[in-house]
Amino acid sequence: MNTINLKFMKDPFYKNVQQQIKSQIISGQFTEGDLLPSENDLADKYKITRSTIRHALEELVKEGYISKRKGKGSIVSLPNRSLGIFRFRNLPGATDKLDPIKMIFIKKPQLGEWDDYFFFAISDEEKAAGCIYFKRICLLGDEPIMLEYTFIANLGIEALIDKPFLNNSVLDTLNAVYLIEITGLQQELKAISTDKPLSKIFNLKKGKPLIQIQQKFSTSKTNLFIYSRILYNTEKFNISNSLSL
Amino acid sequence: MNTINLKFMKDPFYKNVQQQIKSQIISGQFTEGDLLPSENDLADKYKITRSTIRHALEELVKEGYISKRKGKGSIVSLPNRSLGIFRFRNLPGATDKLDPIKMIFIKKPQLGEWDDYFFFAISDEEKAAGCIYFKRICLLGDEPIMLEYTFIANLGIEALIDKPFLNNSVLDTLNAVYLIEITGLQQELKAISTDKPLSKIFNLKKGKPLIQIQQKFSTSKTNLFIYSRILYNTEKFNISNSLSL
DNA sequence: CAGTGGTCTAGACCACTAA
DNA sequence: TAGTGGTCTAGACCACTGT
Repeated sequence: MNTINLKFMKDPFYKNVQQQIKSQIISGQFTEGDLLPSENDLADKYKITRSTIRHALEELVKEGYISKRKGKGSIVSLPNRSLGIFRFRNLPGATDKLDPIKMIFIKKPQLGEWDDYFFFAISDEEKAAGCIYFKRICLLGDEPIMLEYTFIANLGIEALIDKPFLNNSVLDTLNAVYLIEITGLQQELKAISTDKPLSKIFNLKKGKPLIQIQQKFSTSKTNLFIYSRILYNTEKFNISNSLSL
Repeated sequence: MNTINLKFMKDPFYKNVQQQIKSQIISGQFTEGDLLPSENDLADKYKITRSTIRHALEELVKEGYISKRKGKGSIVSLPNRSLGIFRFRNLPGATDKLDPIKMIFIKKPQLGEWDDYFFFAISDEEKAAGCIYFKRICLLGDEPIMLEYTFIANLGIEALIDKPFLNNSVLDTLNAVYLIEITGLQQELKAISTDKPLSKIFNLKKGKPLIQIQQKFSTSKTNLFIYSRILYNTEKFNISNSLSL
């Protein structure tokens, strides 16, 4: 059974299933708190054994798309999907009601040249391809909390310029449009002082401390990387994350 | 086969194997770059199937103790074991030779009371048990880079006070002495300014930005948590980490 | 080439959850 | 009690590494 010629399928079964379920979650067919079909049902549906289904689900657990409860099922969970992009948590004393988070473009996605002094070393191929970049701020209520610069080599991903982002996320958009997955992340943290231009953007006194995170995401598309530089104002809000093993 | 009464064994087979191999790595019987025995050999040795061995090894991969290469084997890897405690990387321009890292106690492990305003909410049980705490700085060359406060409720872990730490790590020590494992981590990042006492410790001007990370580790021992507050001087050194999926 | 890890099947019994 | 995820067995074939 299932002797479909494996040589012509680049991906193993479990990756296919993983990708299909992930797409259904990203596109909203399953939302937070929903139960996936049981492992036995999924095995019937995809006509593979439960072990292989379990392998797929386990990958989704690693990526944070689902969690599991014995006797209950697989529970869809949206948060922490963004792989190391830290999320906010209110400081005690700060607004306790969860203000809506708004992402606003300061510079819309466009094609241009790479900076001469870019914060990560880029390849000649990336340099030649030119750079799709944009700049956004994140508002919590009316307060600017985060400033984000994103840079990606223009290696066959022009759709980023026209299409609106899925879930406000480049990563989700690349996944939905090109099936590009994130395979790794390298990031550097640093504390810096607010300078004059930043002080305007954050409405913050010069000299106040900020957190800077520079990230380089690796993707399943060879030689395609996503770079971002993020500045956080942590005066009123912490950056928090949690892991479980 | 392997019908040893499961009811009397709290842990599944794969956890046992996982723990045994992990101990051998922590205690130095395997060191960085070594190859573990092959999955078939391990299966023979522990008298369980290869699938179960693979489950154990996979957990060790998740924890960062090993990595795998198809056709080669399972490779022991020490780094990144510390689960979200970010590690250093030299900034370009800073000393390129890797200076040795020294951990020095400013306050040796001792038993005391909890602070009234502790940075995480603690349970009554923890409060009643009292607090084992200590304070260390981390020197890179002669430069103070990190200041670390650690707090743990005294719930049957007195050995921490007498014994020297294994690998300079509370986590490794708890694992080796009490078989306590880390099951999760919650952490909060913030940028703060250097005040007077910190300026002495870090030999840094007042007002310079620092990174503060407050952590709460969950463990396999119920109600036992490990708290730490860490301050980093990132003027000359980044905090860097990397993940792969 | 022999040996390794990667994938997969087709079963089985268990502990847990919720009705 | 029926259904779920958790563990485990005993096989099989594959792609990849090194000699």
